[in-house]
Amino acid sequence: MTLTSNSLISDEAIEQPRSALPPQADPQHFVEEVGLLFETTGLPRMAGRVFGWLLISNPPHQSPGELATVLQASKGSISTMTRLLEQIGIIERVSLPGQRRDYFRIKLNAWSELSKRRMEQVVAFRKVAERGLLLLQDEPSERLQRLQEMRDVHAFFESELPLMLDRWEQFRAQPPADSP
Amino acid sequence: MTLTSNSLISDEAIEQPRSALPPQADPQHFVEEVGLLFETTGLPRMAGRVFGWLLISNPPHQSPGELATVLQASKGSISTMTRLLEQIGIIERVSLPGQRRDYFRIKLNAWSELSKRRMEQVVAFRKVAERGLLLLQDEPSERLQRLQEMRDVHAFFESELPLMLDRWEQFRAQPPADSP
DNA sequence: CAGGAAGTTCAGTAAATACTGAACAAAAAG
DNA sequence: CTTTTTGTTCAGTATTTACTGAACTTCCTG
Repeated sequence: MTLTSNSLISDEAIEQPRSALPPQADPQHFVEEVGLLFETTGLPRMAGRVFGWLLISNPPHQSPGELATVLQASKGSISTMTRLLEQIGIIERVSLPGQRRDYFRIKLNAWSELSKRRMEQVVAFRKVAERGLLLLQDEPSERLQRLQEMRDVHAFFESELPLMLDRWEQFRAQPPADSP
Repeated sequence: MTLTSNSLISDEAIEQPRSALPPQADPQHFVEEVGLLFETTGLPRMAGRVFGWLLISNPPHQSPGELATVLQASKGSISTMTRLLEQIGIIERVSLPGQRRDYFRIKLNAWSELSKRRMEQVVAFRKVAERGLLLLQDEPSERLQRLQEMRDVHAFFESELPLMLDRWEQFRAQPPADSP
């Protein structure tokens, strides 16, 4: 099972009795790890598997069919998950010239897109806090403390996170000294 | 149904045919909103309801029994959810002197606790990226780009987030000028 | 110490959600 | 134009997960 050429697809490696490789050298294991990781963020495990495979696949673009084969999932599932990941903005569809159909690959700015998603959650928290304050507008201020804190924290994050992303972009552009 | 005294509990407001108040003036509606909000973060809706009620309840501490009544949930569910929220670190148990049992209320530093949780996720992402790099350690560097980016982004966040939290603590301590 | 109120545990159920597989659609090859 | 390959849609199923309710435990009160 040579990893470099993703021979998983051509030879019947997928029928192997569950790889005897140590976990840290097993691509399937890595894919499952990403699946679990995605689950902790509320996304379906299969979406994580797709993303996980695209992180290590060779070439970096893979067709739906290839994904279905490698991940041993139904075509339907792959279709749904790629649509989801595309909508979230962390993978994209590429149609190579001459090649028959389209492929998926991880977007260059996948991580800033994911951060935007997290940002939306922060905004949602602030807004709910504000609705709560509206609800208690005639109450004594001590009763409002909990909601005010909730609003202020999230408003603060809301202003800071974009700055942090900017800093990251800068950092990436010219890695200062001993960056890997 | 007077909100100030939480008369929801004493009179049978809970049996009302679904409040005729406009949504922004309806505590039940607020509680449901927080429930949905929590669901987007992967936590059970009922946990969000409990937290939502504790955000607006008077007094700020509520007994399991009260929670069960107001939220129209089983005692078992309340027990599970308060345990979860306590474990996460965003509510705490308080035993008032003389009073018969214990109550729950939102912790003062609930939001920094929640941030810690998010932080843990960032760490998990970095670690998975590193395991991926280990897997591809003998591959040409161009193949590693996706995983390197994933690791670097999260390592960056990992270093920045604590600083941001520090800044928030400072900001809260002495709100500069026209803070609410 | 008995009786009762309040809370927790846990087995079972209801509801939500991920996933499959078959039918359909679109496109390329023969 | 037919056949084959590839992808999508969608109805149905399986699995997971939240939630309930009954039994048990703990702790007050008389």
